[in-house]
Amino acid sequence: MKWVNHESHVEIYPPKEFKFTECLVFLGRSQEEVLHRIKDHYLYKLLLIQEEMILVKILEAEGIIKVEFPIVAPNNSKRIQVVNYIEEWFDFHSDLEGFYQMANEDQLLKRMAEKYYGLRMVGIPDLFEALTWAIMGQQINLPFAYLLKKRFVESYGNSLTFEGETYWIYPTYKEIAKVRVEDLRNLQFTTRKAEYIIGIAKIMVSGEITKEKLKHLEYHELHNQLMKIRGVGAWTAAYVMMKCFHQHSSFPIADVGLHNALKLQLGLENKPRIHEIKVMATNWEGWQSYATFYLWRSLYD
DNA sequence: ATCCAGGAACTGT
DNA sequence: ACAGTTCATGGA
Repeated sequence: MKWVNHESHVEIYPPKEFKFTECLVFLGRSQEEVLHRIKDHYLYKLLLIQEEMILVKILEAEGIIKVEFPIVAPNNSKRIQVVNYIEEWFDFHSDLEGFYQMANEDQLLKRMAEKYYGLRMVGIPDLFEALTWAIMGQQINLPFAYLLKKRFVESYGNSLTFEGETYWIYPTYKEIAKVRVEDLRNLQFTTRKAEYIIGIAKIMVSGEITKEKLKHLEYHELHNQLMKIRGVGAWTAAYVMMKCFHQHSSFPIADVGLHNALKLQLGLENKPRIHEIKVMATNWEGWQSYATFYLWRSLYD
């Protein structure tokens, strides 16, 4: 991926089929989001790079992504990691030509592919965050899931305040490995969720699970390895594979949001059944995650 | 009150 | 393998 280093900022040349504003719509879907802030088409996020907190301000100007550093401009080795994070966050390494070709031939996806053209899978590069955020969202309504995340982040994450706004970094597994189930219970996590999350923190501290080890695995093997983790079922594994590992074939087919989007898009009386979704999705082969993501996006219109 | 939320583990067959 | 049950809380 091409990017240019300037004294005060960095420029990233995004791939084809990318619209920053479309991604901002998705990022702005919850008012309770604490891990980034959108203000006047600027996207702010606090990153932890080599033990240093770096606030980045991201904007698009003439098709180029500019990354500014409002507080302190980091050195070059840190800038490389900032760029890597942003490229992964917006799935810059994927070629979406195949997806749009497929979607153009698909009755259901055609309209959304045109409407949200340029939307890329907004990912969660950090594996601990991807896994535990998915677990927080299991079997509860989304607003409450965001509330849990907010409490979790504000209790155990690091923060920095700049010009009156506070920016947060997701808690590290190192920190959460020391937390007790009872502590998370006080934040209104269920006992199960507290156990799952702390359990994952511990196996990440031990090095048993790392993104490095998992990212080279092939689709099915990755799915199997994720499913071995307590608290991670088929839905969570699929969610993490699409949001953290950029697996385009990943398909959380049992997802309630997906069902609601399909019901709405197709004008159905009831939510579709799994076997019906399988039929609809036969053409999506290889791009199920993007199909799902665009359907999720359709819920925020 | 009753049902449903971006499910998963556990239990019994 | 598969279905039914339990977990727990907020919102409609």
